[in-house]
Amino acid sequence: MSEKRLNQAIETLKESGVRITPQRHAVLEYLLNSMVHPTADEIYKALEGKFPNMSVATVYNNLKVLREVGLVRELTYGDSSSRFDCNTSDHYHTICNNCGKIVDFHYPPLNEVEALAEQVTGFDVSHHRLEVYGTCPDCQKVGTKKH
Amino acid sequence: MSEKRLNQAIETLKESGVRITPQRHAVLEYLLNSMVHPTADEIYKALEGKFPNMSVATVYNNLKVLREVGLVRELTYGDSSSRFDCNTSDHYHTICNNCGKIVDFHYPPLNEVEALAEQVTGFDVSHHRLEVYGTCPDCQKVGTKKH
DNA sequence: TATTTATTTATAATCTTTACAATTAGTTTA
DNA sequence: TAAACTAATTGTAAAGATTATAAATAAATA
Repeated sequence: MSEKRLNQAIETLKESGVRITPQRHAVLEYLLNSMVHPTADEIYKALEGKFPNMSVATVYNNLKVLREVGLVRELTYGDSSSRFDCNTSDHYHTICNNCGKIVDFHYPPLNEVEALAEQVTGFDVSHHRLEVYGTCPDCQKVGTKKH
Repeated sequence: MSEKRLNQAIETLKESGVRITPQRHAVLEYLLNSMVHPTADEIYKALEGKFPNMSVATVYNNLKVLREVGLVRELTYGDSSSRFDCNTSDHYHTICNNCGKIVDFHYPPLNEVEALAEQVTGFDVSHHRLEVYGTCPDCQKVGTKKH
């Protein structure tokens, strides 16, 4: 039941003067319901059935718009393509070294780190990001290496 | 005087059975003396004068080898290309939203975060990474936007 | 020195993302 | 509602980073 979040997000878009097209709505909805931080291509493939004529460019365009409005964050990890995250609440990510799976976990925001960085470097700090890497339970069981 | 670190690194390579070619030596040396976490292309351009016939592929090959041996870390940020870091001591990065500059800063390792992530997610945690984003002093002064 | 193996080089190929121009669709105004 | 305006979509090309491949070269070993 993420109906409420979807409606809130649409409200945000309207307030920003952004049109709600079917494709845009679909990308937003998919991201809100997705727990796995999909790549642009994954979103494209997922919506292909519903929008057979949709271009990959549309997915990128919409992700850019959603990012600019603040509804979506772009995450870059070691792998080749960016991942997109709709969950704007404070959380960090755990990433599997083996299969690339991403799992959220909550932890009090590291404000002291930001404060110290600001002091030491003279930066005007806006935000930070933290990722914990390791082997996920599934890959621990199987014990297989990726390549 | 990072002579010592260079020699240690070369020792590590020898122990791993990796040949020390002039190009490889140069890439390693450049990374050790660089404070700015260069991209592969920056390394390539920097060594062009010394090795006019060197291929970009060689830079990538060597970075891969150095990474596999544990001498180099690959860092992926929002911008398009990876950056490479030879400093294996514990430190975090501050990154300028505007110009992309990277500045190191030291902070006690966040072991508690790793421990909690391990508990909550069941991952077998290997390491973590943290970056603080903001506007660097130079860009604060100038007040110019990148695009 | 001859042989084996790793590395380099040059180039092509791949993959992700952006740019662009034409078309289409949504919104506003008359 | 129709006309006019603007934003978004589409299809395709282009850019940029990285990897793959095969031939040539250099290093190590016997």
